[in-house]
Amino acid sequence: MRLGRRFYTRDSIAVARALLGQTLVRLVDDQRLAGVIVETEAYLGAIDKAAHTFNGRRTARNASMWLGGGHAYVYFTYGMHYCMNVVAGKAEEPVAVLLRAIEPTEGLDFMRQRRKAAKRNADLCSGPAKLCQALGIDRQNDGTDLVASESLFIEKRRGPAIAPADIVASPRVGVAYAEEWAAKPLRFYIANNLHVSKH
DNA sequence: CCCGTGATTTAT
DNA sequence: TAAATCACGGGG
Repeated sequence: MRLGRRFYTRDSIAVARALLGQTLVRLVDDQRLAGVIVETEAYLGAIDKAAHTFNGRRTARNASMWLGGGHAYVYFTYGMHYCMNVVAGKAEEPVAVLLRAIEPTEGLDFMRQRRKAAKRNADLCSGPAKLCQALGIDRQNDGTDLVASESLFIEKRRGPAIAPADIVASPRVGVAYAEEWAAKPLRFYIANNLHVSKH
């Protein structure tokens, strides 16, 4: 059962927390690759100095941030890496959640082929660019509607939600430039999970 | 610790 | 047009 539009059309902190425990699914090259989302970061839009849309900045790169909840925002950085965000909120409200890590559950052999540097299972998807490499996510997936796509979507967790007591909040990674926004606890991860980045 | 790598953004 | 930046990852 896939997550519907209503799941995504909330503020990015609520979506970032609720995404923990859900399953990211990618169909590529006739393979089904999947993993449980274990680490996210919320980006709060025009007010957030760490966000690509700070001050309402709207460019060709970040255009999909305005498509509304449930779309993908995939960007290229450092000359070699892709990162995937899940857009939250309503259309014309540029807020999103960065997917920082998943615990791989399906298609590990195929992920390993794409992730040549990974030695252990915990190295496969334990970072925002690692999970994109493992799942074959790139700029072609930018703007994808996760509610409708056949090749990239998120399935609802079966069983109980992650308990609030098992969700750790900490400062976001790699945003030291963002002044007072750098220290805000907008990174969320599942406590004691081995597939979280920098554990 | 340092470096690759190049699109994107920002300043001139 | 040019320069600086970068929501990262891998290797020492």
